[in-house]
Amino acid sequence: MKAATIRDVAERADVSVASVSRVLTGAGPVTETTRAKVMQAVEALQYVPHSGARSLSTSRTHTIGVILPDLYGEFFSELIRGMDVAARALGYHLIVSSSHDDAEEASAAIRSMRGRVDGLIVLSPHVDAVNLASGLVGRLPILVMNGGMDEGTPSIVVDNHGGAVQAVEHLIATGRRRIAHIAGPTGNLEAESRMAGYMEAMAAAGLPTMVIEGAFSQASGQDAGVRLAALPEPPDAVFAGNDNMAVGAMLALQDAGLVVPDQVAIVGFDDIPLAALVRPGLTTLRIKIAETGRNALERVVRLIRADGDADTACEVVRPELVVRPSSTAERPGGAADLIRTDVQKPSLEGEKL
Amino acid sequence: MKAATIRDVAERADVSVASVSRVLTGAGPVTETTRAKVMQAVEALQYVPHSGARSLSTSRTHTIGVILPDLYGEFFSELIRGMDVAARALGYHLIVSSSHDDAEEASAAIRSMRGRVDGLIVLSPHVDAVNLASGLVGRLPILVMNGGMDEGTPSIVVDNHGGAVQAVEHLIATGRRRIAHIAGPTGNLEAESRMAGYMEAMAAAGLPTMVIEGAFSQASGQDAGVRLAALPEPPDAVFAGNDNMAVGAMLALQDAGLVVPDQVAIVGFDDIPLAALVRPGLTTLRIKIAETGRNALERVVRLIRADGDADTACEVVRPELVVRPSSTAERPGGAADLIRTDVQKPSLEGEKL
DNA sequence: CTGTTAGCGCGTTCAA
DNA sequence: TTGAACGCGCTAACAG
Repeated sequence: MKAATIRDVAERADVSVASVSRVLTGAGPVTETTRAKVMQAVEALQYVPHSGARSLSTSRTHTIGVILPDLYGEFFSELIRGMDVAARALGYHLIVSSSHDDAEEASAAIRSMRGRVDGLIVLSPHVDAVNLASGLVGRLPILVMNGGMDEGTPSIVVDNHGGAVQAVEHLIATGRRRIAHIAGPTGNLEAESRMAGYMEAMAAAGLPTMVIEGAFSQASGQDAGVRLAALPEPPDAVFAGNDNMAVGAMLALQDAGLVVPDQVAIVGFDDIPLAALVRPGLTTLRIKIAETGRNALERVVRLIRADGDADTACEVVRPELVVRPSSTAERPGGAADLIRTDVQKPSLEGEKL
Repeated sequence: MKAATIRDVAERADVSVASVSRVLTGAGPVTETTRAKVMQAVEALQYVPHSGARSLSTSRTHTIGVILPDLYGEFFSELIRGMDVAARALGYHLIVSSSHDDAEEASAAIRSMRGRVDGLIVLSPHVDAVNLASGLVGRLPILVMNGGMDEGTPSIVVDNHGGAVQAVEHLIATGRRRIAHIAGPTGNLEAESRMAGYMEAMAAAGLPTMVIEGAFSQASGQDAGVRLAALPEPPDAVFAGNDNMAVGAMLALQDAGLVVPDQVAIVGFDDIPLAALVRPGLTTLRIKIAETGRNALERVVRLIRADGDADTACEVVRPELVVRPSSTAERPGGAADLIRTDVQKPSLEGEKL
C-alpha cells in the first residue's frame, strides 16, 4: 500500500504526468476538462506531491535551516518562535539543529544541510564554523547571528557593548557603586562584548570591577549569586550577561537573605518573558527576541529570492533599557552608604572569582 | 560557481560515480587506491553529498516532523529540546511546524510533510487532523501525543485525570476546602481530562466546585487570578490546568494582596522549569517533559525502523506530585477556619465564572 | 573490485 | 493545449 505518485494519478486520469504537474503547480495552460479529470484522480488516490522529489527537480526545498548552539532557555525558544511564525507566513519550513559543542560538530551540521535547505541562519558562536560553512556549502544563502562582525556576510548583531554600558550607567545613576558582573562563557563573542561594555563603563566612572564567569545558564547564575553573597562585602548591584543568569543570581542572593533591590540591584540582558514574571520584576536590556527571529527569517528568504543581489549588510539591533523593580529602589542610606561604597578596596580591582 | 556533484568528483578522481558513492556511504568493497583518489577529489572540490537527492533514492530522509499547536510557553520548548537531543543522537533531523489553529490547517501541514520526513510526531489537539493524517499520508509512521486515546495508533498520553485527582487530594489533605480550578481551553482533551479529575475528586470529598476557563496561557491564568481574588470569598486554593496558568494566577493573587500559600495555595501541572523559579516555588504534577520528548522521538524512529511491526501501544505517563512552598503551609487558623470553609454556600455549586 | 544503468518522483523543455 | 523525454543528484542492481 505505497503512496500514490504523479504517475498513478496520470494513469487514472488518463492524461500525461505533465498535465498532472501543470494542474497541481498551477503553471501552464490546462483545459478545464483535464483539470477536472486530474483533480478527481487526485481525490480518489488521496495523492500528495512528494516534496522531496519536487525539491530535487526545482532545486528549492522551501526549508530554512537554523543552527543553534543550544536549546536551553527562553531566549532561543522565543527566537525560534519568531522564525516559525515568519516561516509559516512565507510558506517555508524550519529545520533546527542544535547543541553543537565545537566548531567541527557545528560545521558538520551545516554540511548535512546541503540539499535539505534553501538557506541557513547560523547562531553558533563558533566563528570558524561560519567560515567553514560559507566555503563548504556552495553558494547557500547564510545569515549570521553569532555576534561576530563578519564583513561581507549578511548578519544581524546586537549592540552588546552599548547595552552593557546602558546597564551599568543605569545602576550608577541610581546610586550603586559596587557593581559586579556575571559574564557569559569565555569565547562567546556576545558575552565578551557585554563584559567589555561593563568594564569600560565602570572604568569611565572610576569604579572597581568585579567579574564572575558564568555559562549563560540559570544554574551558573545561581552559583555566581551564591559566591557573591558569600563575599565579606557583597556587591550592591549585579549586572548579569543575560536574563537567565540574572534570574539565577537573584534567587541565590534572595535565598542568602539579601533584599532585592534594596540591598542589591539586578540587571539582566535579553528581556526574555521570564524577566517580567520573577519577583521583583527584572530590569533588563530588551531585545525584541521573537521579532528579531522573524526579521532574520524574512531576510534569509529575501536572500534566497534575490539569488545574487549582494545583501552584505550587518544589521544592528540596539537593546532598550527596561527598568523594572529589581533595580528601581534608590540605594538606601544615602550619604553614609555612598561613603562606604566609595571606599574602594584596591584588592577588588579586577577581582576574578 | 555551483556546488560540486558526485559526477564532478567521479570525473576528477577518474573513477565511476558508483565508486564515489561506495566510498562515501561506506557500503561495498573499495580498493585503498580508489578510496584515496576519491577522498582527494572530494577534498579538492569540497564536495558534500546532496541529501535531498540521496533521500529520493534511498527513500529515507532521516528527518522527523513535529506538528505542534503552538510554540508558546516552556512546555513545548522543553519537549522539543528533548526530541532534538534524541534526534541528534540517532542521526535524525527535526522539522517543526506549529501554530495550526484549525484541523484543516493542521492536516495541510501534515500533508506538506510527505517526502520530507520519515515519521511524524503529532501533538495537535485536533483529533480530526490525526485521522486525516493517517489516511492521507500513505504509511507514514505517526506517533500521537494529543491526549486522545486513539486505539490502534501508537501514542503517548499523560494520565491527566489521575494527576488532577492527586492535586486535589493533596490540597484537601493540607486543609483546603474552597478549591477553585482554572481549566484549559474547551475542546482540548488534556484540559478536559484534568478538569474531570478535579470535578470527581471534589465530588468524592463532598466539596463544591468552582471553575474558570482559561487558555493554557500565562495571561489567561492572570485574568483568572484577578477574578478569583475579586470574589467576596476567594478560594483558599487554586488548581490550575497547567503551570503557565498557575504562575499567572499566582502573580495576580499576590498582586491582589493575597499571601501564597497562607491564604491561598496553588498547584499547577507539567512542572516546567519556571515552576521551580517562581516564589514561592510552585507545587505541580511533574511530567518529565524533555524525557517524554526524547522517548517520543526514539519511539518514532523505532517505528520507522521496524517498518511494519505493529507498535500500537498507548504508553501512559503518570505525573508525579512535586510539593513546593506554594502549597505547603497548612491552612492557618485550624478549627475556626475549617468550620468556615465547611459552610458550603450552595450558590457556589458548579459555579462557572 | 569496478563501471554501467536503471530508477527514486517530480518539473520542464520541445515537438506535436 | 498536450505528451514524451530528459534531468535533478544520488543509490543500488547487475555485469564485467
